[in-house]
Amino acid sequence: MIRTRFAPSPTGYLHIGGARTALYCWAFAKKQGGTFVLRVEDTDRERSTDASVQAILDGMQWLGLDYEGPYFQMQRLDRYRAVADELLRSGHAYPCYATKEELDAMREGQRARNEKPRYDGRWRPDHVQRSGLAPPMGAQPVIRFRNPDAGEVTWSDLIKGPITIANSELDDLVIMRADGIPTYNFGVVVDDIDMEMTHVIRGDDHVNNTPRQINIYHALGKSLPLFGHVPMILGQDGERLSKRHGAQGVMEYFDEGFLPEALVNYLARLGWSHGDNEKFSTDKLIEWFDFKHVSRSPARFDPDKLRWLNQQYIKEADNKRLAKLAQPFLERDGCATGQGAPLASVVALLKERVSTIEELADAAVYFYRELEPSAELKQQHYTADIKPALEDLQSRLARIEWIRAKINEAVKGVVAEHKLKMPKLAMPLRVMVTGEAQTPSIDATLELIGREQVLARMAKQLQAFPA
RNA sequence: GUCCCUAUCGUCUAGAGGCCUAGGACAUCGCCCUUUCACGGCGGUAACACCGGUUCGAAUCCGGUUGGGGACGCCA
Repeated sequence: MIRTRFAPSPTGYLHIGGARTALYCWAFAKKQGGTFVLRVEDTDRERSTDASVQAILDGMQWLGLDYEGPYFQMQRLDRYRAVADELLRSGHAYPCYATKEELDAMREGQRARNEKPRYDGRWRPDHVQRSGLAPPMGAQPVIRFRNPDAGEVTWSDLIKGPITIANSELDDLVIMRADGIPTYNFGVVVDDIDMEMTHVIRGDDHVNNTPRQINIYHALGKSLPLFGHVPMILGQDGERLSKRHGAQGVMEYFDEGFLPEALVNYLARLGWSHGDNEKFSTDKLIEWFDFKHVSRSPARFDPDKLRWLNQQYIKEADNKRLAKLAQPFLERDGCATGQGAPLASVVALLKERVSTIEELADAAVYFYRELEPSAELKQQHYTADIKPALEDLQSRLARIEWIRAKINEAVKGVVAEHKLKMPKLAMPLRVMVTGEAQTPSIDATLELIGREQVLARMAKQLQAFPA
């Protein structure tokens, strides 16, 4: 039975990178008919917050990633203590009394000598015996894992292939703090063993932790899960993703009007591929997902492509659903969507022209509220020669049956009567009624805005025409 | 600095020795459609980092160089 997990630390929102890793784990488990587990690694008491836990849960839910759990490491402290004791008894771990200041000084010296900073093993039992070093009175020690000195650790990474790291590169890592809370590398191993993980899929930044963890598995006499390290996501400039690259938290994409299926599709496709397929459903992702096609090098996040995908999904999304999503944006813009044109109809008219729900809402404003055209637009389209035609149209619109076909008929009638070209009449009309130069076709737009509003806006704007 | 990983169009990628005069998508440019703007359709520009091997043959295998990313915490 396949079991995978996503193990974020609740020190912020659910990240784009983390979300993609979670998505891959989830898709793989689903494909194999296995289980996907969510485990919150909250052992950093300084930085972990309940708000972050909630943000992660919200993000997972929005993306549609269901899971077993969540489990919390802080609720498993007894278990880590027990395993640490086991390691102590078997001689695979030992207490260390080195102070933070002492260790900082040690590393500083090593860096100054161009050496790799690492714990020098000063409290290793054999060293203590030789040097006669005695534990300071009353000090609570941390527990360090006694890493093997010689040999090397090799594993076949699900994504990167064989990776080998020499034990001589590794030092004795702290596994338990003085207060009895485990550190990352230890908590992970204990949990992955207890939770019977078969595949440990995580970010590239953990490659260097893997040999340390493998050594702990060995010391515990446990068999290894399979490891897979997915590359990082970089900003457009190739730098590590940070605030200046814009939205990073998954829910920020919700706030900006992205559809979860678009984000999922984009994230799935960023760093993984299935031939030439660009747009595919989550079901297809599950059906197709494999580690073989996960790329081995970091990928840059491309907002343009995400927007394009979002547009594709918006175009085919249900109008009622889109209306519901757009409504909060419209209300924020001071539009009462309860009156006037049904929002779903407005959405139907606009959805092919926008990339986000936010843009959809922005484009819908003039259906609910009068917008004053800019001075530039008036200057460009409000000309004296066209005024008679507009007045003619005004009176025709007052008489006809208010449906798109008849409105179209009226507009075309005026164009013919006054020997005009269509844009010559349509553009000023568009600007007068919507305040904008770019809208869907004018007859459909007028129909939805409604006769009363159209005539009122025309009458008002006609006064702004030159004489 | 040391160690690990990595390298195809601007970006995401297809490609697992001959199917490649390197394919798709985003972006970009042009044309068409058009009642504006979009959508859509058609077409164009654009890449195997470099140097050596292996092979009849290399984008694909090996080595090196260079570039990029990551790690080096009582953070995860």
